[in-house]
Amino acid sequence: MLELAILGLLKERSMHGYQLKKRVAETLGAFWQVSYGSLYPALKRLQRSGAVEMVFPTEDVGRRKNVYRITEAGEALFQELLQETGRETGEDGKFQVRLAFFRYLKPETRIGMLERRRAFLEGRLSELRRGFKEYRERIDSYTLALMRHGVEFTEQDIRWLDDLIAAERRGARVKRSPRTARRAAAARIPQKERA
Amino acid sequence: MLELAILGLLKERSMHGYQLKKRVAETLGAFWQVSYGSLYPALKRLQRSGAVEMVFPTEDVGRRKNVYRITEAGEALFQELLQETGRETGEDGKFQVRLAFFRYLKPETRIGMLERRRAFLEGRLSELRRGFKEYRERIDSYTLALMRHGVEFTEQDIRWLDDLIAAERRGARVKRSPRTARRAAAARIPQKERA
DNA sequence: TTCGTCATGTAATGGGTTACATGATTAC
DNA sequence: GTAATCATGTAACCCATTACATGACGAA
Repeated sequence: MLELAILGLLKERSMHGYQLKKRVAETLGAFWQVSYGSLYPALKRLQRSGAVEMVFPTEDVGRRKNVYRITEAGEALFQELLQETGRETGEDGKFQVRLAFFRYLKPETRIGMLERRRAFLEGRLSELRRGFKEYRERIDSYTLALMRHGVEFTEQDIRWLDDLIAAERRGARVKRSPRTARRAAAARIPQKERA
Repeated sequence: MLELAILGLLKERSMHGYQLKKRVAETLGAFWQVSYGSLYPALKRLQRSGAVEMVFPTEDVGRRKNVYRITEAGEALFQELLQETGRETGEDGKFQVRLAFFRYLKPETRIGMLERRRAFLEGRLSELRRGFKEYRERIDSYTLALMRHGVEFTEQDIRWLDDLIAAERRGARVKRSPRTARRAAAARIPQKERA
Protein backbone atom coordinates (compact mmCIF):
# COMPACT_ATOMS: atom_id res chain seq x y z
CA MET A 1 0.00 0.00 0.00
CA LEU A 2 2.62 2.46 1.14
CA GLU A 3 5.01 1.38 -1.55
CA LEU A 4 2.30 1.57 -4.15
CA ALA A 5 1.49 5.11 -3.10
CA ILE A 6 5.12 6.19 -3.10
CA LEU A 7 5.78 4.78 -6.54
CA GLY A 8 2.58 6.22 -7.95
CA LEU A 9 3.36 9.67 -6.68
CA LEU A 10 6.97 9.57 -7.81
CA LYS A 11 5.74 8.52 -11.24
CA GLU A 12 4.06 11.88 -11.44
CA ARG A 13 7.15 13.78 -10.40
CA SER A 14 10.29 13.27 -8.35
CA MET A 15 10.02 14.31 -4.72
CA HIS A 16 11.61 13.94 -1.34
CA GLY A 17 10.03 12.29 1.67
CA TYR A 18 8.66 15.40 3.27
CA GLN A 19 6.95 16.43 0.06
CA LEU A 20 5.45 12.98 -0.35
CA LYS A 21 3.84 13.16 3.03
CA LYS A 22 2.51 16.60 2.35
CA ARG A 23 1.17 15.60 -1.01
CA VAL A 24 -0.66 12.68 0.60
CA ALA A 25 -2.11 14.87 3.35
CA GLU A 26 -3.33 17.43 0.84
CA THR A 27 -5.00 14.99 -1.50
CA LEU A 28 -5.80 11.73 0.25
CA GLY A 29 -5.75 13.24 3.73
CA ALA A 30 -9.37 12.47 4.51
CA PHE A 31 -8.85 8.76 3.89
CA TRP A 32 -5.26 7.93 4.54
CA GLN A 33 -2.22 9.26 6.36
CA VAL A 34 1.47 8.37 6.30
CA SER A 35 3.87 8.80 9.17
CA TYR A 36 7.57 9.48 8.78
CA GLY A 37 8.27 6.39 10.79
CA SER A 38 6.98 4.30 7.93
CA LEU A 39 7.66 6.61 5.02
CA TYR A 40 11.41 7.04 5.32
CA PRO A 41 12.18 3.36 5.91
CA ALA A 42 9.95 2.50 2.95
CA LEU A 43 11.85 4.94 0.77
CA LYS A 44 15.14 3.34 1.76
CA ARG A 45 13.76 -0.12 1.16
CA LEU A 46 12.62 0.86 -2.30
CA GLN A 47 15.98 2.41 -2.99
CA ARG A 48 17.86 -0.72 -1.91
CA SER A 49 15.63 -2.85 -4.09
CA GLY A 50 16.27 -0.52 -7.01
CA ALA A 51 12.72 0.69 -7.48
CA VAL A 52 13.68 4.29 -6.81
CA GLU A 53 16.95 6.21 -6.94
CA MET A 54 18.21 9.43 -5.47
CA VAL A 55 18.57 12.51 -7.59
CA PHE A 56 21.70 14.25 -6.45
CA PRO A 57 21.04 17.82 -5.48
CA THR A 58 22.85 19.85 -8.11
CA GLU A 59 21.24 23.08 -7.07
CA ASP A 60 19.74 23.31 -3.64
CA VAL A 61 23.04 22.54 -2.00
CA GLY A 62 23.45 23.03 1.69
CA ARG A 63 20.07 21.91 2.73
CA ARG A 64 19.93 18.18 2.88
CA LYS A 65 17.07 16.96 0.73
CA ASN A 66 16.84 13.46 -0.62
CA VAL A 67 14.92 13.72 -3.85
CA TYR A 68 13.84 10.36 -5.19
CA ARG A 69 13.05 9.38 -8.73
CA ILE A 70 11.27 6.23 -9.86
CA THR A 71 13.32 3.79 -11.96
CA GLU A 72 12.22 1.42 -14.69
CA ALA A 73 12.20 -1.42 -12.20
CA GLY A 74 10.04 0.78 -10.03
CA GLU A 75 7.56 1.33 -12.82
CA ALA A 76 7.27 -2.41 -13.24
CA LEU A 77 6.81 -2.92 -9.52
CA PHE A 78 4.15 -0.24 -9.49
CA GLN A 79 2.11 -1.97 -12.18
CA GLU A 80 2.46 -5.24 -10.32
CA LEU A 81 1.31 -3.81 -7.01
CA LEU A 82 -1.54 -1.95 -8.63
CA GLN A 83 -2.89 -5.11 -10.19
CA GLU A 84 -2.16 -7.58 -7.43
CA THR A 85 -3.99 -5.93 -4.60
CA GLY A 86 -7.02 -5.20 -6.74
CA ARG A 87 -9.43 -7.18 -4.57
CA GLU A 88 -9.18 -4.85 -1.61
CA THR A 89 -12.67 -3.48 -1.94
CA GLY A 90 -13.26 -3.22 1.76
CA GLU A 91 -10.88 -1.40 4.04
CA ASP A 92 -11.45 2.26 3.68
CA GLY A 93 -8.31 4.08 2.79
CA LYS A 94 -6.79 1.34 0.70
CA PHE A 95 -9.50 1.61 -1.88
CA GLN A 96 -9.12 5.35 -2.13
CA VAL A 97 -5.35 5.17 -2.49
CA ARG A 98 -5.82 2.74 -5.30
CA LEU A 99 -8.37 5.03 -6.88
CA ALA A 100 -5.79 7.78 -7.00
CA PHE A 101 -3.98 5.67 -9.61
CA PHE A 102 -7.00 4.63 -11.60
CA ARG A 103 -5.72 6.25 -14.74
CA TYR A 104 -3.06 3.57 -14.96
CA LEU A 105 -5.68 0.82 -15.13
CA LYS A 106 -7.73 -0.45 -18.02
CA PRO A 107 -11.32 0.85 -18.12
CA GLU A 108 -12.79 -2.61 -17.50
CA THR A 109 -10.65 -3.10 -14.44
CA ARG A 110 -11.73 0.29 -13.18
CA ILE A 111 -15.42 -0.42 -13.54
CA GLY A 112 -15.00 -3.80 -11.93
CA MET A 113 -13.28 -2.32 -8.92
CA LEU A 114 -15.82 0.45 -8.57
CA GLU A 115 -18.64 -2.03 -8.68
CA ARG A 116 -17.09 -4.38 -6.19
CA ARG A 117 -16.57 -1.48 -3.87
CA ARG A 118 -20.15 -0.42 -4.35
CA ALA A 119 -21.41 -3.89 -3.54
CA PHE A 120 -19.27 -3.96 -0.44
CA LEU A 121 -20.62 -0.63 0.76
CA GLU A 122 -24.16 -1.69 -0.04
CA GLY A 123 -23.64 -4.71 2.18
CA ARG A 124 -22.29 -2.58 4.96
CA LEU A 125 -25.18 -0.20 4.59
CA SER A 126 -27.82 -2.86 4.98
CA GLU A 127 -25.96 -4.13 8.02
CA LEU A 128 -26.01 -0.65 9.49
CA ARG A 129 -29.68 -0.22 8.70
CA ARG A 130 -30.47 -3.56 10.28
CA GLY A 131 -28.61 -2.43 13.38
CA PHE A 132 -30.47 0.82 13.36
CA LYS A 133 -33.82 -0.90 13.37
CA GLU A 134 -32.75 -3.41 15.96
CA TYR A 135 -31.25 -1.03 18.49
CA ARG A 136 -33.17 2.16 17.79
CA GLU A 137 -35.26 1.98 20.97
CA ARG A 138 -32.75 0.34 23.21
CA ILE A 139 -29.67 2.46 22.73
CA ASP A 140 -28.23 5.69 24.13
CA SER A 141 -28.42 8.88 22.12
CA TYR A 142 -24.68 9.04 21.36
CA THR A 143 -24.53 5.63 19.79
CA LEU A 144 -27.70 6.46 17.95
CA ALA A 145 -26.18 9.65 16.56
CA LEU A 146 -23.15 7.63 15.57
CA MET A 147 -25.24 5.07 13.74
CA ARG A 148 -27.15 7.72 11.91
CA HIS A 149 -23.90 9.37 10.92
CA GLY A 150 -22.51 6.06 9.73
CA VAL A 151 -25.52 5.45 7.54
CA GLU A 152 -25.32 8.92 6.02
CA PHE A 153 -21.61 8.59 5.43
CA THR A 154 -22.03 5.32 3.66
CA GLU A 155 -24.91 6.62 1.58
CA GLN A 156 -22.80 9.56 0.50
CA ASP A 157 -19.99 7.24 -0.39
CA ILE A 158 -22.27 5.13 -2.54
CA ARG A 159 -23.66 8.16 -4.33
CA TRP A 160 -20.14 9.26 -5.06
CA LEU A 161 -19.30 5.84 -6.49
CA ASP A 162 -22.42 5.97 -8.62
CA ASP A 163 -21.17 9.16 -10.16
CA LEU A 164 -17.80 7.66 -10.87
CA ILE A 165 -19.34 4.54 -12.37
CA ALA A 166 -21.68 6.59 -14.53
CA ALA A 167 -18.83 8.77 -15.76
CA GLU A 168 -16.76 5.69 -16.45
CA ARG A 169 -19.51 4.11 -18.52
CA ARG A 170 -19.97 7.28 -20.48
CA GLY A 171 -16.27 7.14 -21.14
CA ALA A 172 -16.25 10.68 -19.92
CA ARG A 173 -14.57 12.14 -16.91
CA VAL A 174 -16.29 13.52 -13.84
CA LYS A 175 -16.48 17.20 -14.57
CA ARG A 176 -19.71 18.30 -12.95
CA SER A 177 -19.80 20.38 -9.82
CA PRO A 178 -20.35 18.32 -6.68
CA ARG A 179 -23.73 19.94 -6.14
CA THR A 180 -25.04 18.96 -9.53
CA ALA A 181 -23.65 15.49 -9.12
CA ARG A 182 -25.42 15.11 -5.81
CA ARG A 183 -28.75 15.98 -7.32
CA ALA A 184 -28.22 13.68 -10.24
CA ALA A 185 -27.37 10.81 -7.96
CA ALA A 186 -30.32 11.43 -5.69
CA ALA A 187 -32.65 11.32 -8.67
CA ARG A 188 -31.08 8.23 -10.10
CA ILE A 189 -30.91 5.69 -7.30
CA PRO A 190 -34.02 4.04 -5.95
CA GLN A 191 -32.44 3.81 -2.49
CA LYS A 192 -34.10 1.73 0.20
CA GLU A 193 -34.38 -1.53 -1.65
CA ARG A 194 -32.85 -4.64 -0.06
CA ALA A 195 -33.75 -5.29 3.58
CA MET B 1 -9.11 0.58 21.91
CA LEU B 2 -10.28 -2.98 21.35
CA GLU B 3 -10.36 -3.63 25.07
CA LEU B 4 -12.19 -0.40 25.70
CA ALA B 5 -14.82 -1.36 23.17
CA ILE B 6 -15.24 -4.85 24.56
CA LEU B 7 -15.62 -3.64 28.11
CA GLY B 8 -18.00 -0.88 27.11
CA LEU B 9 -20.23 -3.25 25.21
CA LEU B 10 -20.21 -5.88 27.92
CA LYS B 11 -21.14 -3.17 30.39
CA GLU B 12 -24.37 -2.83 28.48
CA ARG B 13 -25.07 -6.56 28.49
CA SER B 14 -23.18 -9.84 28.62
CA MET B 15 -22.33 -11.32 25.26
CA HIS B 16 -20.12 -13.81 23.51
CA GLY B 17 -17.45 -13.00 20.97
CA TYR B 18 -19.51 -13.53 17.90
CA GLN B 19 -22.21 -11.23 19.19
CA LEU B 20 -19.67 -8.57 20.04
CA LYS B 21 -18.36 -8.52 16.52
CA LYS B 22 -21.85 -8.33 15.13
CA ARG B 23 -22.80 -5.56 17.47
CA VAL B 24 -19.77 -3.58 16.39
CA ALA B 25 -20.50 -4.13 12.71
CA GLU B 26 -24.10 -3.05 13.13
CA THR B 27 -23.40 0.12 15.04
CA LEU B 28 -19.84 1.30 14.47
CA GLY B 29 -19.41 -0.58 11.21
CA ALA B 30 -18.86 2.51 9.09
CA PHE B 31 -15.93 3.60 11.22
CA TRP B 32 -14.39 0.56 12.79
CA GLN B 33 -14.23 -3.20 12.35
CA VAL B 34 -13.00 -6.02 14.54
CA SER B 35 -11.61 -9.29 13.32
CA TYR B 36 -11.87 -12.57 15.20
CA GLY B 37 -8.14 -12.81 15.12
CA SER B 38 -7.91 -9.90 17.51
CA LEU B 39 -11.24 -10.22 19.27
CA TYR B 40 -10.93 -13.70 20.74
CA PRO B 41 -7.38 -13.26 22.01
CA ALA B 42 -8.41 -9.96 23.56
CA LEU B 43 -11.31 -11.63 25.32
CA LYS B 44 -8.99 -14.24 26.77
CA ARG B 45 -6.52 -11.61 27.83
CA LEU B 46 -9.21 -9.69 29.62
CA GLN B 47 -10.41 -12.87 31.27
CA ARG B 48 -6.95 -13.77 32.50
CA SER B 49 -6.50 -10.29 33.89
CA GLY B 50 -9.84 -10.56 35.64
CA ALA B 51 -11.61 -7.79 33.79
CA VAL B 52 -14.24 -10.13 32.43
CA GLU B 53 -15.49 -13.56 33.43
CA MET B 54 -17.38 -16.33 31.70
CA VAL B 55 -21.00 -16.93 32.41
CA PHE B 56 -21.50 -20.66 32.44
CA PRO B 57 -24.17 -21.73 30.02
CA THR B 58 -26.99 -23.01 32.25
CA GLU B 59 -29.49 -23.18 29.45
CA ASP B 60 -28.23 -23.26 25.92
CA VAL B 61 -26.23 -26.42 26.56
CA GLY B 62 -24.78 -28.30 23.68
CA ARG B 63 -23.75 -25.39 21.61
CA ARG B 64 -20.49 -24.02 22.77
CA LYS B 65 -20.91 -20.35 23.47
CA ASN B 66 -18.62 -18.40 25.74
CA VAL B 67 -20.68 -15.66 27.22
CA TYR B 68 -18.62 -13.03 28.98
CA ARG B 69 -19.64 -10.67 31.72
CA ILE B 70 -17.74 -7.61 32.90
CA THR B 71 -16.39 -7.71 36.46
CA GLU B 72 -15.86 -4.91 38.93
CA ALA B 73 -12.20 -4.81 38.02
CA GLY B 74 -13.32 -4.56 34.42
CA GLU B 75 -15.52 -1.57 35.19
CA ALA B 76 -12.55 0.16 36.76
CA LEU B 77 -10.35 -0.67 33.80
CA PHE B 78 -13.00 0.65 31.47
CA GLN B 79 -13.12 4.01 33.20
CA GLU B 80 -9.36 4.19 33.12
CA LEU B 81 -9.11 3.41 29.43
CA LEU B 82 -11.91 5.81 28.60
CA GLN B 83 -10.16 8.68 30.33
CA GLU B 84 -6.59 7.89 29.45
CA THR B 85 -6.86 7.82 25.70
CA GLY B 86 -8.99 10.94 25.62
CA ARG B 87 -6.57 12.92 23.51
CA GLU B 88 -7.04 10.77 20.44
CA THR B 89 -8.86 13.39 18.44
CA GLY B 90 -7.32 12.43 15.16
CA GLU B 91 -7.42 8.89 13.88
CA ASP B 92 -10.83 8.21 12.51
CA GLY B 93 -12.37 5.20 14.09
CA LYS B 94 -10.86 5.66 17.50
CA PHE B 95 -12.74 8.84 18.07
CA GLN B 96 -16.02 7.29 17.07
CA VAL B 97 -15.52 4.27 19.29
CA ARG B 98 -14.89 6.58 22.15
CA LEU B 99 -17.98 8.53 21.30
CA ALA B 100 -20.05 5.40 21.64
CA PHE B 101 -19.28 5.56 25.36
CA PHE B 102 -19.79 9.25 25.83
CA ARG B 103 -22.57 8.76 28.32
CA TYR B 104 -19.98 7.51 30.80
CA LEU B 105 -18.08 10.79 30.67
CA LYS B 106 -18.69 14.08 32.39
CA PRO B 107 -20.37 16.73 30.21
CA GLU B 108 -17.29 18.99 30.30
CA THR B 109 -15.07 16.17 29.12
CA ARG B 110 -17.51 15.44 26.35
CA ILE B 111 -17.59 18.99 25.07
CA GLY B 112 -13.85 19.21 25.28
CA MET B 113 -13.39 16.10 23.19
CA LEU B 114 -15.94 17.18 20.64
CA GLU B 115 -14.25 20.51 20.27
CA ARG B 116 -10.80 19.09 19.95
CA ARG B 117 -12.07 16.74 17.30
CA ARG B 118 -13.71 19.62 15.52
CA ALA B 119 -10.50 21.62 15.55
CA PHE B 120 -8.62 18.65 14.20
CA LEU B 121 -11.07 18.20 11.34
CA GLU B 122 -11.03 21.90 10.62
CA GLY B 123 -7.28 21.68 10.26
CA ARG B 124 -7.54 18.73 7.95
CA LEU B 125 -10.17 20.51 5.93
CA SER B 126 -8.05 23.56 5.33
CA GLU B 127 -5.18 21.30 4.31
CA LEU B 128 -7.45 19.56 1.84
CA ARG B 129 -8.72 22.84 0.48
CA ARG B 130 -5.19 24.12 0.11
CA GLY B 131 -4.37 20.96 -1.82
CA PHE B 132 -7.43 21.42 -3.94
CA LYS B 133 -6.40 24.90 -4.97
CA GLU B 134 -2.82 23.92 -5.53
CA TYR B 135 -3.40 20.83 -7.66
CA ARG B 136 -6.74 21.60 -9.27
CA GLU B 137 -5.30 22.27 -12.71
CA ARG B 138 -2.43 19.88 -12.63
CA ILE B 139 -4.06 16.67 -11.52
CA ASP B 140 -5.94 13.75 -13.11
CA SER B 141 -9.71 13.54 -12.80
CA TYR B 142 -9.70 10.57 -10.43
CA THR B 143 -7.54 12.22 -7.84
CA LEU B 144 -9.61 15.33 -8.28
CA ALA B 145 -12.82 13.43 -7.63
CA LEU B 146 -11.16 11.91 -4.60
CA MET B 147 -10.15 15.29 -3.25
CA ARG B 148 -13.60 16.67 -3.73
CA HIS B 149 -15.05 13.68 -1.96
CA GLY B 150 -12.61 14.10 0.89
CA VAL B 151 -13.59 17.71 1.35
CA GLU B 152 -17.29 16.88 1.34
CA PHE B 153 -16.79 14.03 3.76
CA THR B 154 -14.93 16.21 6.17
CA GLU B 155 -17.47 19.00 5.90
CA GLN B 156 -20.24 16.55 6.68
CA ASP B 157 -18.29 15.30 9.64
CA ILE B 158 -17.88 18.81 10.98
CA ARG B 159 -21.56 19.60 10.57
CA TRP B 160 -22.35 16.46 12.49
CA LEU B 161 -20.03 17.47 15.28
CA ASP B 162 -21.62 20.90 15.38
CA ASP B 163 -24.95 19.29 16.02
CA LEU B 164 -23.55 17.18 18.80
CA ILE B 165 -21.83 20.16 20.38
CA ALA B 166 -24.98 22.25 20.16
CA ALA B 167 -27.06 19.49 21.72
CA GLU B 168 -24.48 19.05 24.43
CA ARG B 169 -24.53 22.73 25.30
CA ARG B 170 -28.29 22.74 25.43
CA GLY B 171 -27.97 19.85 27.82
CA ALA B 172 -30.43 18.13 25.56
CA ARG B 173 -29.97 15.05 23.51
CA VAL B 174 -29.84 14.86 19.73
CA LYS B 175 -33.38 13.94 18.84
CA ARG B 176 -33.96 15.72 15.54
CA SER B 177 -34.19 13.92 12.26
CA PRO B 178 -30.95 14.00 10.29
CA ARG B 179 -32.55 16.15 7.63
CA THR B 180 -33.62 18.85 10.05
CA ALA B 181 -30.23 18.73 11.71
CA ARG B 182 -28.51 19.21 8.42
CA ARG B 183 -30.52 22.30 7.63
CA ALA B 184 -29.91 23.72 11.06
CA ALA B 185 -26.20 23.20 10.73
CA ALA B 186 -26.06 24.73 7.28
CA ALA B 187 -27.81 27.82 8.56
CA ARG B 188 -25.64 28.11 11.62
CA ILE B 189 -22.06 27.83 10.47
CA PRO B 190 -20.37 30.53 8.46
CA GLN B 191 -18.25 27.91 6.63
CA LYS B 192 -15.42 29.06 4.41
CA GLU B 193 -13.54 31.13 6.88
CA ARG B 194 -9.84 30.40 7.45
CA ALA B 195 -7.72 29.89 4.31
C1' DT C 1 17.30 35.31 18.51
C1' DT C 2 13.55 32.75 18.60
C1' DC C 3 9.77 30.40 16.60
C1' DG C 4 7.76 27.78 12.99
C1' DT C 5 8.38 24.91 9.33
C1' DC C 6 11.40 22.18 6.62
C1' DA C 7 13.77 17.82 6.63
C1' DT C 8 15.56 13.24 7.90
C1' DG C 9 16.03 9.38 10.58
C1' DT C 10 15.75 5.30 14.21
C1' DA C 11 14.26 2.14 17.96
C1' DA C 12 10.91 0.43 20.70
C1' DT C 13 6.61 -0.92 20.77
C1' DG C 14 2.30 -2.53 19.75
C1' DG C 15 -1.04 -3.57 17.55
C1' DG C 16 -3.67 -5.82 13.81
C1' DT C 17 -4.98 -9.10 9.70
C1' DT C 18 -5.13 -13.32 6.94
C1' DA C 19 -5.50 -17.85 6.47
C1' DC C 20 -6.42 -21.93 8.31
C1' DA C 21 -8.95 -25.37 11.05
C1' DT C 22 -12.99 -27.19 13.28
C1' DG C 23 -17.58 -28.20 14.33
C1' DA C 24 -22.60 -27.30 15.73
C1' DT C 25 -27.05 -25.64 14.26
C1' DT C 26 -30.72 -23.95 11.39
C1' DA C 27 -33.41 -23.44 7.35
C1' DC C 28 -34.63 -25.23 3.02
C1' DG D 1 -28.64 -33.63 3.00
C1' DT D 2 -26.62 -29.52 2.19
C1' DA D 3 -25.81 -24.77 2.34
C1' DA D 4 -25.63 -20.80 5.25
C1' DT D 5 -24.74 -18.99 9.46
C1' DC D 6 -23.31 -19.49 14.09
C1' DA D 7 -19.23 -20.00 16.90
C1' DT D 8 -14.42 -20.41 18.49
C1' DG D 9 -9.72 -20.43 18.05
C1' DT D 10 -4.48 -20.20 16.53
C1' DA D 11 -0.16 -19.15 14.07
C1' DA D 12 2.32 -16.68 10.84
C1' DC D 13 2.98 -12.51 9.21
C1' DC D 14 3.09 -7.75 8.27
C1' DC D 15 2.51 -3.66 9.11
C1' DA D 16 2.31 0.82 11.43
C1' DT D 17 2.84 4.36 15.25
C1' DT D 18 5.12 6.92 18.89
C1' DA D 19 8.73 9.09 20.79
C1' DC D 20 12.93 10.63 20.40
C1' DA D 21 16.95 12.98 18.27
C1' DT D 22 19.04 16.23 15.19
C1' DG D 23 19.73 20.19 12.55
C1' DA D 24 19.11 23.80 8.76
C1' DC D 25 16.52 27.73 7.13
C1' DG D 26 13.38 31.76 6.98
C1' DA D 27 10.82 35.29 9.00
C1' DA D 28 9.67 38.26 12.88
